[in-house]
Amino acid sequence: MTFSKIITNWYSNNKRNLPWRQTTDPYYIWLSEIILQQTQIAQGLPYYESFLKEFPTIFHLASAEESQVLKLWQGLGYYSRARNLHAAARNIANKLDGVFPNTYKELLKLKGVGDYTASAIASICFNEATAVVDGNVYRVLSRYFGIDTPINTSKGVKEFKELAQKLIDKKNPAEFNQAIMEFGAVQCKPQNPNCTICPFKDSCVALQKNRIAELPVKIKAAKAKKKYFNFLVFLSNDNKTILEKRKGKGIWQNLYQFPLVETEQEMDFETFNALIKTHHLLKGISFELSLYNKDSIIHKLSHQHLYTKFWIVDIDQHLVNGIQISEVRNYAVPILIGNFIESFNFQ
DNA sequence: AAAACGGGGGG
DNA sequence: CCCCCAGTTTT
Repeated sequence: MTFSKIITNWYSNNKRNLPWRQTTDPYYIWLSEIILQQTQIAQGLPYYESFLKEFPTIFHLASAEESQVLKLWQGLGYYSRARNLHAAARNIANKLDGVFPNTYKELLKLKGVGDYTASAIASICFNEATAVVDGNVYRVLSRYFGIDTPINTSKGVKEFKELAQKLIDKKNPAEFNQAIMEFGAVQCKPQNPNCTICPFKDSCVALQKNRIAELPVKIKAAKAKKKYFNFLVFLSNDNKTILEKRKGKGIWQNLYQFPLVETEQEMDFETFNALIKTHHLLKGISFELSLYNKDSIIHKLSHQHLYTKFWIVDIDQHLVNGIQISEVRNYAVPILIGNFIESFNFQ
């Protein structure tokens, strides 16, 4: 039996029943693929449901405000996915007459759609034989063929794409692509794959050579940098606080946060109390400072660790540009801020 | 080619 | 404190 035949057989007997497997409508498939990038199914599933409930068609999504899309995305991370999703929906609805692109080449032009997602949609929705290479596929192929090339190098990307393209069932690319990814997720898992019941146990190179745990090979990422974030949680005597929209290029673009003071090291009370006397929001204003969390909250992102303190700033006057405390939960915020809002007892 | 971009899980 | 997971865009 061919590789393709074995893996599609396995798939027909072992596939999980997931909502996006009931359809080939490109809107649903696209939405599921964007949500599931860098995201486990258990985490993405509720977001998929709530997006479809709020935006049953691409036109609903296109006519929404970006702020609403970001609010629904809150907690999923990699927020550029949400901004690109929204922009692509507007592009399709307004520039492409609402017709979803139906080839790999055209799909690639959509914001937020790269090689993997274009291949997935083209194969699943339009039967185009373009092989997907996601993390599961890297793992399955590197083990089965015993390939050492690091997967996070341009050489590795090219090599695995060509191999997958050679293996794909041209007659049924949708089944093959979903089968190899599901096989990687369920059977050929990163840790402790159950090789004793694997349909490839007699032909898998990594298993024969006892190299399952070594493959796939990845170049180690650089260590995360430490940053020190101090958020100013204003509380005014008219029950207002301040949320600011993040601009610019960095993390959490277009999400909201309490006014941020980034420092070179962790702040103690006396130092920080003196420091913010000159803050532009506090100049000439009398305030009473208190520290909400004595120990920094360490929020870990891929490339930085955020050592975070929330400072309560009580002011005995009105806050002209503030928002009502009761409105705080309506804004899209990073989960770091969201967790604070949930735990802090706003009066 | 390398860095940036979230957040969740486990040891 | 450490580790793992892993698509797309930007630099």
